[in-house]
Amino acid sequence: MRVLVVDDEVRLADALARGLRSEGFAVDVAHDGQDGLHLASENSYDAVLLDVMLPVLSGYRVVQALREADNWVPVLMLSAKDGEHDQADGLDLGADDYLVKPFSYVVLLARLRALVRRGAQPRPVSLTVGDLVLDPGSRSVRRGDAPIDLTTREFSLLELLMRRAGQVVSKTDLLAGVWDANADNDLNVVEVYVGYLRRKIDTPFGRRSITTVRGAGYRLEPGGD
Amino acid sequence: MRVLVVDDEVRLADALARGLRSEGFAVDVAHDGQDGLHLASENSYDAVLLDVMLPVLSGYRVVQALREADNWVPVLMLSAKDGEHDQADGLDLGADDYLVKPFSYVVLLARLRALVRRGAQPRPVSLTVGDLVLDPGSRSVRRGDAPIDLTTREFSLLELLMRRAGQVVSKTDLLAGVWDANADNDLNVVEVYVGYLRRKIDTPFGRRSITTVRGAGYRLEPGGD
DNA sequence: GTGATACCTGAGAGCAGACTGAGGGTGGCT
DNA sequence: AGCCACCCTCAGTCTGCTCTCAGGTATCAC
Repeated sequence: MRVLVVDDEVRLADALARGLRSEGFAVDVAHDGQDGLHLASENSYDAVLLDVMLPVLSGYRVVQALREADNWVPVLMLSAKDGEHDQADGLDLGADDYLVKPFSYVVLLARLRALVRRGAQPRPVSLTVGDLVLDPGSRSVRRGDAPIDLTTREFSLLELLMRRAGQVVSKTDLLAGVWDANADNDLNVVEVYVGYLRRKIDTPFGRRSITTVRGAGYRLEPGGD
Repeated sequence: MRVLVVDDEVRLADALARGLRSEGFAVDVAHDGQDGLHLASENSYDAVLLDVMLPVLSGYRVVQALREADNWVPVLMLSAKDGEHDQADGLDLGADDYLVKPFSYVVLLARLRALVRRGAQPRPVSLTVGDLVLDPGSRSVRRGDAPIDLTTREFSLLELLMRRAGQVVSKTDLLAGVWDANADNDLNVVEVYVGYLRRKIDTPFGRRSITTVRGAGYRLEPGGD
């Protein structure tokens, strides 16, 4: 049973590692998101304990990246925050379970064992925001019953916005997430594609689900309108 | 939980039986296809582990016979061969899952548990998508009442698309699934064969059931049009 | 109001992905 | 050997997606 622990609080991470090793797990440790993602991608773990607040790359992003790479290792998210939304966000992004700090070690162990037992579960997620439905498997999008035809770029863009529905996503983030890491792209291309999206998912339905937040980015309204 | 193990390698069969018994299963063992079929028919098991290469009656034939007798006990096929086609053949004939020897015992156990949990699933041996019907057994294809003549390659391609109907299948996946795992093939061959297929299953009927999803792959429309 | 900034959008060039027709190679059959 | 069906490669064509650019419009500060 191999487990990866990703947490920037070194003392906590070490304590966890020690504890888990004494339970018979083989434990690797990373202290930032980038290292964590790298290790998780390169190795085959039975579970990953992942802090949300991480340097370089947040826990959310790590899970997201893993899932996008079709890596369905069970992920147990750890977070200092306890807002309802954080939990929902974490699970939305593909985490399998969620634990709020401070947590009891016994509880952690129980949840971890449950995760490992359940194993990796490729899930056919379809994202739903209001009456918008996006299914990555069939690469299809619907508003209610009306199918919507999107190009690859438009699809990726909408997917990212839906994964972060209700949150403001900066143009830089969108560029990094939808376009390749090559930052040599003009931010204007994001504006252009948000325009295309609006014309396909909003205008025909008299909606306005993608809000511009001047100076900050765009937000997909959770209500769907 | 009753399980039947059918394998002519006595040592393997015994090892499996011992292991499964220690997990709490009640295990019966048969060493050839005829015995296996007989036991499976007479008793009500929760799952059958079935080797492909068997004396007297091959594993394929056993499954086939069981299904024809309307016996839908979950069957996990074990095989020493690992060609893509063997796998497809096994599943075609009505096996529920497939494992290539040598396999890890842990994996076997996990798959077996999953099968038992799912239970017996009556299903027709032929694939149907809209008015397209493909019968792997007789290697025949029909659109409605009109029989369609396909070459081997075209048949495998359509079969894979039908198994994933509604989902987008990438050209890489198609290449890996229909052509051999040898990746030295050009992806263009997939495009060519999709073209051939369209000319046989769509054009004559004025349909368009294979959709191109630019940059992603192809999708066989579940509606059949 | 005026200017500055941020965002939107129409037009069009460029290009990559997909389609298709032609043809060579291979293996089975007569 | 000759024929045929099938498999695959190649190159040319075409479609329509992507992105840039430039000018227009909304929003904000003063």
